[in-house]
Amino acid sequence: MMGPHWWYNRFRGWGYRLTIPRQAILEILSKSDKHLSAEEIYLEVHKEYPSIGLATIYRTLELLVQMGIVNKFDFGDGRARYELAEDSKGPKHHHHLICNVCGRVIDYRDFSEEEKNFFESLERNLSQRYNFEIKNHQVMFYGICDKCKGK
Amino acid sequence: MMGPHWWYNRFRGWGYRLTIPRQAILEILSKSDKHLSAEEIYLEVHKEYPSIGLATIYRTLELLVQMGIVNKFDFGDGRARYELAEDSKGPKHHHHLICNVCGRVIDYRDFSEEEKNFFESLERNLSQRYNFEIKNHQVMFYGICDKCKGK
DNA sequence: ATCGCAAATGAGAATCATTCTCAATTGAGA
DNA sequence: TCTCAATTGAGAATGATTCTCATTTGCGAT
Ligand SMILES: [Mn+2]
Ligand SMILES: [Mn+2]
Ligand SMILES: [Zn+2]
Ligand SMILES: [Zn+2]
Repeated sequence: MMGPHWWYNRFRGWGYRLTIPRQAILEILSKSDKHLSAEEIYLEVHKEYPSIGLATIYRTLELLVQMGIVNKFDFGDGRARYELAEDSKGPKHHHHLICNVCGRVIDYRDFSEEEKNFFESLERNLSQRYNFEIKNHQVMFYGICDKCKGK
Repeated sequence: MMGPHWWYNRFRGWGYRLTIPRQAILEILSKSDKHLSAEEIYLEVHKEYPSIGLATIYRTLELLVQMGIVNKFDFGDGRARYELAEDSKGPKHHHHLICNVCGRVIDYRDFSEEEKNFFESLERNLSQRYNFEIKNHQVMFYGICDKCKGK
């Protein structure tokens, strides 16, 4: 239900092993509230486990994305960024505002009830209309952030 | 208002030149209804203008994205994909359904009035809430397409 | 607790989309 | 037509991600 247990069962359910490197990576991801790149994760993991290689970071992230534990994003800075999709308290779903000028990424999760309901019903509608099973979605708004507006 | 005229004025407005390579690229983009990669555009352009190089394709696409004439997407296949943002008839805005299994990308632009209104009011709301000037947005739904559902 | 083996890993090489460099070309105002 | 900054082509350089393969490890079965 929480922490390691939860991960452990999830891995077993998929027939995967819960190894040290995988735990270390999940540990880092769950401690951070940022959008980490593979290399940033590698550097963090490396502090505790210097023997874990970058290739394992990439392989593990790919796995976690497949399992739906982690979300992968492209914010346009030339590298993929990763975020835990949920924590012990439940999903951390949110949308993004991305500044075209400075590249800043703002998370917003203060959804209105209306917004929440809208996306739910939209997903149901699309699933039917296109016979497409929707697992998740990403919403990004592009523009100019407050800091960059002042010229 | 349409075709070359429109592009020409747009370029002049930004202080850019409307050159042969730029026209050739816009020509290809406006003829296609697909999500083209830089290389695919290069190959098409190359048929008509063999002397135009790949670097110019990248440079031009970057410019067109800046100008808001072209939208850039990452559908997860390791290369950026480009689409004309608008044509002579107006904006071609739409959202995407992306299959996690086969990678297929489905455009949908048959928005309901409700959906259209929702995004408009959401953008106004977010602009105010975050003092963020929104220029455009991208919405992607991930899941399993009809073809891949039948196992 | 030990064994056997497929799954997972580390290190480094290989890929490959994208960006950079720089000399040559070109568009548009004067 | 003349001038010069903007643009381009070719190829090298970059850098994130993937691949290879020998070695290690988790875990079910003994
Ligand atoms: Mn986020
Ligand atoms: Mn599209
Ligand atoms: Zn900004
Ligand atoms: Zn599919």
